Amino acid sequence: MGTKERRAREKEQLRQQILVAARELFVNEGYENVSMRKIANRIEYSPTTIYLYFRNKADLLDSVCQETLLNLLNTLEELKRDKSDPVETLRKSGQAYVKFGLKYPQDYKLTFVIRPQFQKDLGLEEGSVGEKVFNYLREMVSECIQQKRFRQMDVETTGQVLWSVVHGVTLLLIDFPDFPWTEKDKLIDTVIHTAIEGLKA
Amino acid sequence: MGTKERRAREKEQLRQQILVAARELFVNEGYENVSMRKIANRIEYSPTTIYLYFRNKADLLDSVCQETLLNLLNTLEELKRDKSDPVETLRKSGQAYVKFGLKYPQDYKLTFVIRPQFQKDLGLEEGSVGEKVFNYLREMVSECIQQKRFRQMDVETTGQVLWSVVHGVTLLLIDFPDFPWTEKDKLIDTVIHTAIEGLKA
DNA sequence: GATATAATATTAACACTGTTAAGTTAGATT
DNA sequence: AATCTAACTTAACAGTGTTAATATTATATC
Repeated sequence: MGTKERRAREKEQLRQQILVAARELFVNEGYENVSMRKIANRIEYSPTTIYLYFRNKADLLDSVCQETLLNLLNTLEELKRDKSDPVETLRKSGQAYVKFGLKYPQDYKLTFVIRPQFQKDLGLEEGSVGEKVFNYLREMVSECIQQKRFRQMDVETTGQVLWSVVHGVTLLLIDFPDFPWTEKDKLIDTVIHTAIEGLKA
Repeated sequence: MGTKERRAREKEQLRQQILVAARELFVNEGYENVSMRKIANRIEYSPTTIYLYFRNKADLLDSVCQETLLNLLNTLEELKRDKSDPVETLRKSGQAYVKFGLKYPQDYKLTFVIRPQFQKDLGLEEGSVGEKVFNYLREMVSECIQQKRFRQMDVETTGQVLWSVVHGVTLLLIDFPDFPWTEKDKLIDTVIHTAIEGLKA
């Protein structure tokens, strides 16, 4: 009598199929250049089927971005184990963040630029993955301040400063690939180093 | 025999009309939600007339952005007069940059996010307004380094760090208006202050 | 002043887009 | 075997950027 469960599983499978196809197309061709019909073709369903699984194109994008945020979170959580030097951990986290953005530039833009354009009202929803990512940052920063390695400043502001910095360099490197940048890694290092020095006690 | 000149002037006038209408619509409704037909309606011409003045929609956007960059440049140039304290001038320039972005958020996004998406290959074209803006930054930074107020580092990297920082905070504030930010001005001040402190000798 | 010649503007069309409402089909339940 | 329901599709709407062909207008020449 597990037919209902099987159906539910199948439904979930198709949902995943749609997500996979959507991500692949969004990433390779850009959100604007991907139509619902294109996604439908790839999974060999009619376009309207997608609407049984997602409210609309923006909702589909949102789901794709949730996955991206989860990936980012996992990447960062790896670094949290090492509790020896909080400042060093923060530096590594910053680097991991930017590297993640540059490794999946389209995913990054979808999540942090395109999505806010279509999905209004995204603060940090209770329990959302986005909140978890920022909580990670809060923890790291909090440790640095408590250990007096950073100057006494509220955790929120300090965290927001760091986010600004890594977000900025990530987006510039993605959006202006033809700009005469200093060697990429050097720039990233310097940006993060500068910010951390500026926050020190 | 000035008929040719008059014609040229009239042509330029219509071009400007199109630009004004396009900017207004782009800014108020977003690039994606503005159609060529909508722009055409506003200026009371047929849609295809626009194509006699601009290659396509992306080209039209590019022209709008050129104007935005010119405005930004003028805003910054104001601050260059005061040569007393280069670090202070740089700080003020950073603030002016972010304030500009927040005053015209849609223009800022059009110029620094949307445009690169549609217009590939934009490094810093010789003689372009974008180049002039970055040259401004170079000058300011160069002064700080020469006067040994900043630690010895190449001008390019230092400039790029600063751009990253102001770009980051500007975009985050625009894109995530519902995020629980610290008080805006405080955040902007802190971001810029942190970066400058981090660059000091 | 009529006519040829440019310059400028428009109409019609193509191949798309996101999305909705109505209709169909296949599988499980009775 | 009949019914019900979840899953999916077809057809349609109102819109998109852009092109080619056509029409209109204003200027220059005769």
